[in-house]
This record gives sequence, structure tokens and C-alpha cells, in this order.
Amino acid sequence: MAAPVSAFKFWKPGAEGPGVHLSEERELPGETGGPPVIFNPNAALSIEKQRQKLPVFQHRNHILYMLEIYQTVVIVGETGCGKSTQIPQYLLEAGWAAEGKVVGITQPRRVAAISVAGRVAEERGAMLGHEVGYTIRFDDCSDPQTTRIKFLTDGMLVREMMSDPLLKKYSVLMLDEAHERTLYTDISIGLLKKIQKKRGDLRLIVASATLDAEKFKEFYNQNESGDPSKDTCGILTVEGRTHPVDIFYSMSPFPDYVKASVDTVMKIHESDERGDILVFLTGQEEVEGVATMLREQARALSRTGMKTHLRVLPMYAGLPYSEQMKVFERVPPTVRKVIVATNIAETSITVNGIVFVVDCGFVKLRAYNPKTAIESLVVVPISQASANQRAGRAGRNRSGKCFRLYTEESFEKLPLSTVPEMQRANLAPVILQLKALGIDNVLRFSFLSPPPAQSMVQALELLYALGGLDEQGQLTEPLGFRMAEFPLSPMFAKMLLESGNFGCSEEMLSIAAMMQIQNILLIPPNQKKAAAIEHRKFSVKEGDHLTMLNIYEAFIKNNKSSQWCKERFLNYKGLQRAVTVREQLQRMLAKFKVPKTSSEGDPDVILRCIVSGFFANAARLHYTGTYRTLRDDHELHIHPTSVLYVERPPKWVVFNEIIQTSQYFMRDVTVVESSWLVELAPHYYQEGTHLSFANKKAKVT
DNA sequence: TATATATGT
Repeated sequence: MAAPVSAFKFWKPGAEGPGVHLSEERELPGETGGPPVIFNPNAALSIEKQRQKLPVFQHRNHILYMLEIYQTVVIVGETGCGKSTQIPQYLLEAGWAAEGKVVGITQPRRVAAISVAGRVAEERGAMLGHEVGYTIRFDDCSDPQTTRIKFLTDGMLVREMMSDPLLKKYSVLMLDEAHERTLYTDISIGLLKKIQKKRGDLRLIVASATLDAEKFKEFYNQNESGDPSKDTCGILTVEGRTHPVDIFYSMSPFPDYVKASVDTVMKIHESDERGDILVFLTGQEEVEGVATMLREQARALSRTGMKTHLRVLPMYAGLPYSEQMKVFERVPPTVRKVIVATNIAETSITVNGIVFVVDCGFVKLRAYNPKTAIESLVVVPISQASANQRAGRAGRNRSGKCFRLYTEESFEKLPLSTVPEMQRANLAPVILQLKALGIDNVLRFSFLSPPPAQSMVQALELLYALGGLDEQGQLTEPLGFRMAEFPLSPMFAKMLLESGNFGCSEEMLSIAAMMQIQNILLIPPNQKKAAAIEHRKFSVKEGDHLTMLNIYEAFIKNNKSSQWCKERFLNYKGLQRAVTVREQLQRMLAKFKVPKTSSEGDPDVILRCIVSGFFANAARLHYTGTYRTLRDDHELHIHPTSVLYVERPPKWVVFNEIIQTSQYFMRDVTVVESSWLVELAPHYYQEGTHLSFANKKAKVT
């Protein structure tokens, strides 16, 4: 293997030599500009040739053969070996989409569904939305008559099961990127096992990384005889086209990975090796901090005569779209890009030209405490799978190097893969969906990785308190069924469905839509004060919900102007999205005959309506100056981003969610009156004394 | 008083 260059003296090469070989994604004709290939017969020929060059092509007949003899086929293949674009086409060519049947492919992310569909349509010389289409929320680019290959998000597949429980239109379903184990992938995995028992003709392809292949096979194999010839599930491995990535570990642990990442980037920059750098850190603050330090050091370096300029680009989800796009811009040869990113760059965003990866070894993940029903964000060590995925980002165009800011010994102690989301999520929305899909006994549902029983109990209790489930745990009619149909968390769904009764459905629609969008308020690191001044103009003493309503209404009043947003440090794209979300929610309220009503400026009805959905998230001001949950006296604080943070602390509040970082913070907080809690949730709260509601009824005084 | 990772319906 390549010896480390002198600049990296303190690095130890991985014992296995080039540690990671990940596949290269194909450069597509047309991606680099130029005329659309479909109009050029020679180009069409070259598309065919390119298809045949992909590693997966060697396995074409074998894949089709396996699908004849097995009901489920697990395909192990790294991203880019061509499986996502090619296998659907093989299936189509082999007749799996005959007689009006559809080949469906799920993706965990919306952008992936759109872009892969686009590529396949292009390869087939077809207009997207006809033979090849996609379906994601708010964007159905498929035709029920003509679409034969359909890409969809896995969340969308779960939605489709609500109207078509046996997924009758599909002959084959391919769950792509199944190893990512997102919440909806896992729901789909379990539900498809159930569907397969009723539909022997439904074929399933699970596309996953090596690690999970056996687990998937075990899960889907219906052969209990012990005779392998009777297996109903088989595994097939597709190698990728690879560029080697050399792994270097630190000789000893770093006390501060933030500083270490800066030092490492500068060492790379000072070396003779060319190529862009990608740094993995855990959050926005770290990213901005490192970006600032790198800019300073690079400036100092250029004063000493360094010719290559360092362009430092932060990358995280909360960054405005236009800023995010900068990481894709091409730079002249005298400029080296360094992208300082959160986990977003691990799977969601792919930047070409990365030769060096610097991996801090940590990630910020959502965690759920089933005892307290509190969600938190915690920084935890990454898994080995994650570390390898990060390293692979260095080898997409040519061989690369990955510097791990931890020792080889610590790498070996890392968990093999990340805990599936199902085991670290609030399950109320999941349980509601499963109930709506006719899964009566959710505790016995076949989960690939069963969640903690306590999480399920918490979810069932909440759904009962909201009136979505009855004493027997059955979905209530109509409330429970309607809640399940909403693409919102159960509390939001309840709040909206009640809004007609409170006489404020117009306002609640705006509030609910706004609350679905993150980062409506933009706070550029160098203009914090100016942003705060602009934002404060919208805030009201009632709290964050009415503040968001103010912003939404002002946005509409100002003709949805992007300039208006810019001047007020508001997220224009986010507000546009809020408009779309609101329209969808409005259609649903109309469908359920919830009357269109407005509070005409009276805030109390709105606040009471919020309480009808969020009564379980109530807190009171403790004499110590902090807040306590009504349910179990847990200490809470108002989040610094809340408009109530600067107000005189109100006595009673409800909130959308708790986020634990340094402390437990309530986010999206609104002032309420204690009497409303008792009045609107009498089954949940009791005035004066404790009474029994599963021995848990909280006291409101 | 002291601050968010990433997805999805």
C-alpha cells in the first residue's frame, strides 16, 4: 500500500492496508451539460454500452433467475454498482411489469427517488412520468395507466398500503438502501413480510450492505424445514467498481477532535498532494467554528507564500439552500476546496472530487428515553459501517485517503452498525400507522429489530389520551382513523381535527404548517444581532405558535416575496414549503368536513385549540425559576430560540417537543391557563387532588 | 438566562 507522506508522521496506516473499497458512481452523459442524449442515436448506443459496463450487468440473468426461485432476494451491492438504476430495467425487460403490473423501488430520501427516476427515464429515452415515474409527498410524477417502473420514498409506500393493503399493483418491490434502517424502511420491512404471506406472487428485493444480508435472509426466509433447497430467500453479492481509500488512524487519541480536525486539514493543505477535503463533524456550531479557524489559518499561510488558496465551505442541513449549493461549485486548479460538514455528507449529499476525508468519529443522533418519553440529541461515537461510509467519500473519482481522528483500537471497539431508528424513536406515529393498517396487536408485529416495550406502552398511552384509541386499544371512529390519515404527528393531527370546534381552523392550518418547517428564522453567524432585531418584530407574548402565525400571515400579505423574506432573515424556501403543506392539510380538513373558520384576531381560541392537542406536553413554572412537566415533574427550560425566552416567564405553558442537549429544553412554547388543561383534558388532568388515570393522573392547581 | 442531525408522510 502507499506509504503515508511525510506530513502525516503521526498517523498510523490501517493494518488491513487500503481499508475501504467503495464503488464509483457512473458519470452520466448529459449530467455534464451538452445536448440531451436521447435525441442522438449514437449517444443512445453509448448509453446501452455504458449500461453493460456496470458491475451489476454481469449478474443480470442470475438476478432474474433468483427472482424466479425465491420470493425474496437480498442483494448486497455498494451504492453505484448500478443496482438502483439497472435492476428495475432488467425486471421490466423480463416481463415483470406486464399486464399492468408495476415494479416499485423505494428510497429513504426524496431527492434520491427523483434523481434515480430521472436517470432511468433518461436511459430509456422516456419522458419522466410515463413509463418511468416517481411518487413523493407533494409531487406525484407517475401515471396510474402507463408507469411501469415507479420510484417512491419508503414513507410513501407505507401511505400506499393504507389505500391498497396488499399493494396489488406491484409485481416486484425493491427496498433500496435498506441497511440505512430508517423508520419507514423498517415499517415497510415488517409490513411486506405480512403481505408476502397473503400474496405468494409478490417478489421482494432487499438491497443492502453486506452486514445486514444474513439478518434480512433470516427474517424473510419462510423455510422452517432446515433443508436449504426449500429456502424462500437468497442472497446475491454484486461487487462494485472501486477506488482504494487508504485509512490512517491517529497514533494516540486526540483530546480535542475539533482542534485535531483543523490541524489535520492544514497538514493536508501544506502537503504536495492535490485534491479536495471533506471533514465530518457533529453539528452546526462545530462546523462554523472549524470553518472560521481554517479560514484564519489559511489566510496566515497565504501570507507566508502558500500559492494554493483554501476555499472553506460549511455544509449542514440548516444552512440556506444557496449556501449549500456552493459546495458543488467548480473551483480553479489553484484553489483547494475543504468542505466542513455534518453527517449530511455521509449519505444525503455527495460531492465529487473529494480525495481526503477527515473523520472525527462522532455523530449527533436522536435518542428517545422510553421511561420519560423525552427525546434528546446526543453526540455518540459512530459505527464501523458509518466510518467506512465516510471513508468511501474519498474514493469516488480516484484513490483517496481517510484520516480518522481516533486510534485503530477505538475503531475496532465501535459498534458494527448504528442502532436502527425504530429503537430510538418516539413510536406514537408508528403505532398509529400500524393500527390504521389493521395491525391490531402491535406488540406482536414482526419488527426486524423490535423497539423497547416501554416505548410502545408510552405511545399507546398517548394515543389513548388523545382519543385516537379506545380502552381496547382499537382505533376510534372517526377520530383515530382521521388522525392516522394526517401526515403529521398525532398531537398535531388532533389539534387540527379539533380546530373547527374552536372556530379557528384557518389559523391552526397556518400554525401547523409552519411548525413542520425547520429553520424558518435564519440567523447568519455574522449577522446574529440584525437577525434578532428583525425576528423580534414578529414575536408576541403568547409564544411561538402565534409568532409563527404572524410570520405566515405577513408572508402572504407581502405577496410571498423573496426580497421581503431576505430583509427579515426569513427562510423563503421554507415559507414556500409551508404554503404547500398548508394546502395539503387544508384539503384534508375539507375532506373531513371540518368547517373553515377564523378566530378573527382572538388569540384565546387558538391557544385553547393548541391545548386540545398538546395537553400532554404541559409544564408549570417552579419556584426555582425553571419549569417542571405536569406529568412527572421533570425539570425543563425554555429553549433560547423561543420568543418566551426573553419574556417574563409565564406560569403555565405547553410545548411541541423537548430537546435535550446541555439541559432539557422545550421547543415551540406557548402560554396557557391551567384551567384550560383541566377543561380540555379532564381525562388526563385533575383539579386539586390526584385521581386515578392508570395511577398517573397529574394534578393541576 | 445561553442554542439544532438527518430524514419522511
